[in-house]
Amino acid sequence: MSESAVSAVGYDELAALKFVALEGGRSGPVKISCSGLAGHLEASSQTASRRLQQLESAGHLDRDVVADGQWVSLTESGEAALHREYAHYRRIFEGTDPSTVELEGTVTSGMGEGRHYISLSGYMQQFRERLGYEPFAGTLNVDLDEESVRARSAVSSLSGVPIDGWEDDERTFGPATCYAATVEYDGAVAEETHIIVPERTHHDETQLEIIAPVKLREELGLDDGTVVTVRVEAVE
Amino acid sequence: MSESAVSAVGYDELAALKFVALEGGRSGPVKISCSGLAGHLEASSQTASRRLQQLESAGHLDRDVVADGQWVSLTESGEAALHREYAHYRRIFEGTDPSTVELEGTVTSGMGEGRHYISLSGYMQQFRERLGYEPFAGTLNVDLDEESVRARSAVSSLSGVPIDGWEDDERTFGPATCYAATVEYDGAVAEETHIIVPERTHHDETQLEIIAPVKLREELGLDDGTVVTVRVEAVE
DNA sequence: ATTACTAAGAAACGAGTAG
DNA sequence: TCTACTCGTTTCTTAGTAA
Repeated sequence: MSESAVSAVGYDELAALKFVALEGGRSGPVKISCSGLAGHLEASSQTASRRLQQLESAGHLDRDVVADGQWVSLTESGEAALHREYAHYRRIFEGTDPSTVELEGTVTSGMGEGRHYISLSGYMQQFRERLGYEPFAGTLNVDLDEESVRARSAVSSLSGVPIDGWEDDERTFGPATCYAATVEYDGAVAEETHIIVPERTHHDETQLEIIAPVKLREELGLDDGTVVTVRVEAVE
Repeated sequence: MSESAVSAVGYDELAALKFVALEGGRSGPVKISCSGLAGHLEASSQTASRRLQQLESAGHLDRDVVADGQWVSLTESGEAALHREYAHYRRIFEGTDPSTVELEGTVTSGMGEGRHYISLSGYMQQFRERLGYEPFAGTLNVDLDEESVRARSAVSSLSGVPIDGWEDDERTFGPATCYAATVEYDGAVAEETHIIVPERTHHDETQLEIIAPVKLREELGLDDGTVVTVRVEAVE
């Protein structure tokens, strides 16, 4: 039905991914051997090998197969998948729903494509209905700092507002998710904003696209290079 | 190889167990329908039904099938299984190994069987070698309060000292795990103690059996009914 | 509406093997 | 050693059905 590799993996694959993370694959490539993985998974090394391949094609990890093993590291998407599990367990044992993710980054000029996309009536209508406002025709782009790039995976554990995809005669426009957020700079806070995260594409993981009913650059007095704090919040 | 139902379940089953826990099955029976579970698992309701059966026969949950659904609740063992996963995720995302579980309960007279078992040379030798002391010939039994009974499942996420089973001509003696602990009462603390948890048996989940090189009742001035605090710690 | 069988079909597994 | 292929076999899944 779809041509691209899907990011749906089963729980067995997730267990393998968890193993990689426990070995340190979150911060950089770690050397993994299939037989070692197999031991932890209580399966054959063939199965372990397959698990890593599946995770790779699901986009959850990057692999570099060398002569005597393979170097493996988690991708953003892999980290997000694990974080969703983590959020579940936190809810079970602590009763707390993760409610805020705090990110920092510098304001930057986007390519201007954000402006184009959000202006499309197919999206705009949903913004009005589901976010309760009509966004200013442009997105605020924020380049996340290194720490925030990693913390970003926690966003997918939050509840967001789904934006549906659609297609016209010429092309299809993918679905996305909006997460309520606040943007703060120098004591001034914009409360009614959302970050918008395209669902499918390998969009730039280091950037945040923010929409709001007002022009945030003016509202908060932002320029390229300004460091802002973005707090992403769960809805409801 | 073994006659009894084993508590080894796959990750698909664990996902179903997690769902039950999220629905509230940790504190008491919740009503689950297979089709509802199937939706979350992205599988058929038949598969969902099977998952619950497997979890039951693994001892991870109790079920009460009624006309229009089933009431399901987690067992100690099921909760422990989930907690082990939780511990993994905590290590991944917080970098912290859970190191202490604090339990409270009242001192009680055991049946005296603990005294008998730990005196057996097959166990006693391992205590000497692996715990570094020869336990006083008797166990201190502690009846956990309600909250601690539930917190107890966290113990299995800690690292413990394995005690092997063995058999002689007449019968077999099962393996167990010792967890380092401290026992505190009225400001006095016994540092060198271990709780001992038999592996297989459905031992009383509400009781703790504690061994130590000294007679704890004398050392700390304990009597039946005394409320003590037991801190179970990870080894190393 | 449930849960849970059975049986056909699909998917996953692991031994063997190659690179 | 390592990874990853093929392929026979086992296991798991699901549709249909019963209770």
